[in-house]
Amino acid sequence: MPRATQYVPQMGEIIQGLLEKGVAYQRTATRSTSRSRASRATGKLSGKVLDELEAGARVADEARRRTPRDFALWKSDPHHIQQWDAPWGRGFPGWHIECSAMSRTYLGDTFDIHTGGENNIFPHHECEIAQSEGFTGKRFVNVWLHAAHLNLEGEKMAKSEGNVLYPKDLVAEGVAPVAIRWYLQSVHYRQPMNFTREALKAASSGVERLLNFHDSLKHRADKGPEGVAAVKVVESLDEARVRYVAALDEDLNVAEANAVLFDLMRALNAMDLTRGDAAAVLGFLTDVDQVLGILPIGEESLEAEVERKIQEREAARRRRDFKASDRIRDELLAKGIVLMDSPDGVRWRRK
RNA sequence: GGCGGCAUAGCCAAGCGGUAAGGCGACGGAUUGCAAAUCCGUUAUUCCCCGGUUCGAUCCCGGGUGCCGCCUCCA
Repeated sequence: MPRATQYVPQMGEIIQGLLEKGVAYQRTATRSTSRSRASRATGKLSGKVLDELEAGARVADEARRRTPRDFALWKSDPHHIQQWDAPWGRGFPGWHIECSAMSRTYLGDTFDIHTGGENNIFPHHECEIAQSEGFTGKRFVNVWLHAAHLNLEGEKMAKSEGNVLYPKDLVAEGVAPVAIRWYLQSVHYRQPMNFTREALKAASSGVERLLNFHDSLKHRADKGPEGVAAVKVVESLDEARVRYVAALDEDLNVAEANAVLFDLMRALNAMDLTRGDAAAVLGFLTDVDQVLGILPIGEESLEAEVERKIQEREAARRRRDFKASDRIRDELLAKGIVLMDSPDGVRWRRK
């Protein structure tokens, strides 16, 4: 994680370059203040009409800049905690310059994707464009992904109003982290998301199904009927892959991509998969999980005692002593272990 | 006041001119020793409202209403 304060020299390089190009200027007229400003390139993202912006009343220090659209690259305020020496006076970096400096350091003059909250479109991101493009003469960013905000139960999520919720609190309540992840990614990034318990619960059920599907595939790949991957299955996977990628290519249409997964799951669940089929599907899911990151990492294991109980129950079932087998099942359920009988033998998972 | 975004079933959510994906929930079936899991079926005739364009609009245009963001020194 780069820290802004460690890139002051790189910021200085940009500021110097902008001054030399005449894109920025220094102000020394107002008291001891010395400022450099670059004119904003703008309206590029926000679509704001600059002349109208000038009419806006909230420009307090108009005297210091030539036009309201200008912004400070370097500021001077003896009372500020952070101070650096610079050719244009002792002071500290302006608002936006650190982003240009840091991104340039690591990603170069031009990079592909810049994300951020929609509240940063103006002025922050437009200032970044102005600085970076003014300095390099090249296109700064190819694609901007501006995420809409998160609301909580219909209210704006705001610390100042106490309307906040932290993932760690949800986890403490017993919500599975993967459910939170799935829920958050299920809404398109440009769509404002209203976080509700009800929707979280729904998302939780959905991802649970997906995880259960994955689990059953592993079981199948191991203990299911012998056989190689059927053409029908392979074709389904190929089709799903194409649709999945196409959905994400379309401005990250995650909802569409998720629908592909559910469609596929339903189709495959209706088939009697062999070990080869299951292995092929698992391969597909592993690929998809590079996007989702929801599949469990590593194998889960059972305590020896639970393992023994399961064997015990199997024995009871074989002699059709359902009373005993059900008792063991309930016992394990109370411990959070769910047992599922299948033609390939019993399967378990943690609740 | 200005600029931008959004408004789809009980809930969440795709769709971008050809007559409404998917998920959750609910209800009814199938399967199961009983469950769990799974499958099948049902669940939107004003897609916020009013006009317009079009053979045809949830999708385009105009006008409303509501919600969100921004309109500068916090990045």
